[in-house]
Amino acid sequence: MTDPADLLREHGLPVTAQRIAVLRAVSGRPHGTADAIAADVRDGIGAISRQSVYDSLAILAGKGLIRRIEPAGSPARYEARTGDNHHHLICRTCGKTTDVDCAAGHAPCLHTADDHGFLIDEAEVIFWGTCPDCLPARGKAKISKPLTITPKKKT
Amino acid sequence: MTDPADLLREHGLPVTAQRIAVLRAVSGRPHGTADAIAADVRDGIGAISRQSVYDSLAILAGKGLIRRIEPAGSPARYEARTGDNHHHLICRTCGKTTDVDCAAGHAPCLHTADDHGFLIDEAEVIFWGTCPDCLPARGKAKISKPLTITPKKKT
DNA sequence: CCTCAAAAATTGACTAAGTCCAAATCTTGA
DNA sequence: TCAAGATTTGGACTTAGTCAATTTTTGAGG
Repeated sequence: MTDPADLLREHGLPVTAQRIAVLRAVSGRPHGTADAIAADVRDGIGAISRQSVYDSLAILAGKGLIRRIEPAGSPARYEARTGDNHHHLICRTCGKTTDVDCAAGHAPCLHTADDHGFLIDEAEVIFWGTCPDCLPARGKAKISKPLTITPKKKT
Repeated sequence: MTDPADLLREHGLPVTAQRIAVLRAVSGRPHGTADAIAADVRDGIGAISRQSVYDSLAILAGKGLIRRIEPAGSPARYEARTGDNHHHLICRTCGKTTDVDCAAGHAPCLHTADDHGFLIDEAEVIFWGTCPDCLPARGKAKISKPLTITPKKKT
């Protein structure tokens, strides 16, 4: 495993305690929100400003070291798994987010029948559904696509 | 084309001027934001409260008459084209949103290699890229995935 | 046509998530 | 060690949306 500090240097970024801690936090908590990551960083290095968390996340995302996803009804989430074009499976009820490889194992949706002249650089796929834990609670009720996700625990 | 009032009645919803106007606005402005839709409705019937716009949109979306999408870096958008599982192509630079049918013409991504026990009800696909209008401006610059979309015109 | 309960619309305060800006501080390379 | 430039901080501000109380409208029954 690459040392976070080296990783930063390799990408031409000044090494700061905040960035290292943010990078570690994102790796250790896949799909964490900025808030959750800030909390983890504070556990690690004592303190960090909210703005630095946002700045670090934005810079790391810009360099491709982390990926940012913004599922509907949820604040932005970050993950360290990048470059493999994996997709996500999200529970409408509890918000649980799981990584999935796409059917063919290599992004099958990267081209469309008609690209309308766009230069496409990414296909983002989110599978919405109900996770095993929430299925019993849901019962036979018709799926109604709630607009807001209210996670039952902060995780 | 079905009359909006009948459409509401068919779904057991009381018919109000606000709802009819919202339904019309969404049909007439695909991918509009709540704000844009509110503005269109005001053009049509004079006035509507912000809350009513949100309420109407939520109820119509709940009944499946319209679809809500929330692309990263943008407020929620609404469209009247539903039930055909089409996807979206969005310009990272100007935010232009275009409908696309998926490659096979019928949702090809509805199943994954591993559903992790989830009951999946929707596959949401967004193709990110640069639209023809924005390609020249972008030049040969490396694609850097800007985090925020700043539309050049309010459309 | 009238009445009434239930549903919908309005108003205004409030919240969450994130951005902007100027000043202070820290990193890096010489 | 030191200066230049990048980073971090703190605090105000913005956007998008939600909540709750009150008033108005709708649609069914008489």
